[in-house]
Amino acid sequence: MKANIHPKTKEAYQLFHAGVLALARAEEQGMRIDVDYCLKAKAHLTRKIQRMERKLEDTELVKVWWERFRAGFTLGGNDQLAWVLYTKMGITPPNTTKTGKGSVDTSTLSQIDLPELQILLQLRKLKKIRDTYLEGFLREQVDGVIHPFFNLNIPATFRSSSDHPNFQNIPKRDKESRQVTRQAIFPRHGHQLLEVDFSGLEVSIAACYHKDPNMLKYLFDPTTDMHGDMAKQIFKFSHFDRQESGLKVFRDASKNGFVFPQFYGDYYGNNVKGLCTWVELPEGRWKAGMGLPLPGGGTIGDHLISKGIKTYKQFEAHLKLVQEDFWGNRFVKYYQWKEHWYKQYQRQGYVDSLTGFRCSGVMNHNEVINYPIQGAAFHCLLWCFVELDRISREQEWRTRLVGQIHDALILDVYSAELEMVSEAVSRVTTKDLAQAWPWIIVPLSVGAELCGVDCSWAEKQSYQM
DNA sequence: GGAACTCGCCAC
DNA sequence: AAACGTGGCGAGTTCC
Repeated sequence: MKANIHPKTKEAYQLFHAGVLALARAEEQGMRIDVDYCLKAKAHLTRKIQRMERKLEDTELVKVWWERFRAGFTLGGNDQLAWVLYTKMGITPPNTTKTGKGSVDTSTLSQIDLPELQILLQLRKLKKIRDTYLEGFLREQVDGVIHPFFNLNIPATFRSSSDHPNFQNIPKRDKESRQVTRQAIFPRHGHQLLEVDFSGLEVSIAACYHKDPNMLKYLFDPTTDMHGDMAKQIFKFSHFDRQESGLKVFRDASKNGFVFPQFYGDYYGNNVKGLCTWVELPEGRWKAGMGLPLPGGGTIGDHLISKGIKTYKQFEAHLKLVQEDFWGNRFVKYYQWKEHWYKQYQRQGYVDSLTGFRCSGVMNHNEVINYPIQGAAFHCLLWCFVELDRISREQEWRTRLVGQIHDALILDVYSAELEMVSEAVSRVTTKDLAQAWPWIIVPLSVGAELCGVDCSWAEKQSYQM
């Protein structure tokens, strides 16, 4: 709302003009939904939800709740829940919302030692699957096909958004949520779904702006591993082997709990919480045996204690040093670029993205840094979308582009065309794009996942293009 | 009876 | 000095 972004160059305008048309063709195509499955899964979830609600009836929490609210009692009422927990039962809220009330979100409730809250969280999850996703598909389907919209006129960053239904937030991380929702989505008969996503796209596009030499080394040299190096430093490992499967969770923790938040403008004080949740270490003083197990025996808690980090507070102090090293030594030029970029905004009142969009208006520091990166990264995907749409029509493919998730393309592939389509997608994303836009100075690579013929989106397997 | 709001939670 | 960027959408609530 604050920022004002518009295409500054003719190329930027043309990209969006062509983009809207290509996305409209994908919207018209749509994706097949198994309506019968949705109805059955919905009924099954409803029975499961009712059973769990009955189980909750006998608990202390809900008895107190019912006593107080009677007529207006509702299990989904977060204000009611907060009153019962924090006013009536006298529990100190572990977190507050931004308006100052006691939080009742997942991470907060998980910290409270009350078994019925686990049932409540499970209920929330099942209702989310049923009411947001399955209901959404059923509501929006026409003759068994949904037509998700992809908007270019909404995000302040000149990314895209999706609605009716939103195709860009279907569950992926939680196993049950992923399985139940994605099982509803199918290709056309005799076809298979193919998803192709850029690896680390925003990190690569950021590097095209700041050109930090250490970051460029990570991006050019496949024997290096930024997230492995950061995991090593954050958790004080003497070495880090990416092939060791037991260490993957620590690499993920460092990537999602420190590196990415830092890139978005977060600071160490917030990172401690995320990292500790990830590796299951509590606030306060740590004891032997706490935290996730390590492949060589013992736990991450034991390991950190042996390195002199015995409390949450000491870990926070360590992360402060990691952050100082991150911006002060590891990625100095990136840091200098951020400062320069913000000063430039203060001087001119705008910044221009590498793709020709001008961001002006009132923006804070993080927005000034993030918008041009986030936007340009998506524009890479959009350029490929437009180009593949053009090729598919020119060559009269039976395969269709059906959607897009910021850095990923989703295609409904006619099986006999699979090899040809893979080659075209590979060429456009890893060669043609960089040729069209010389400012792309780092190699861009893609990964792919493929579902079997006539199989749902839940069955995707990694696929070598 | 609908608009606008908060909160929670899904994705990148 | 301060401190996580972009969305959609459901439930529940409050206001008009």
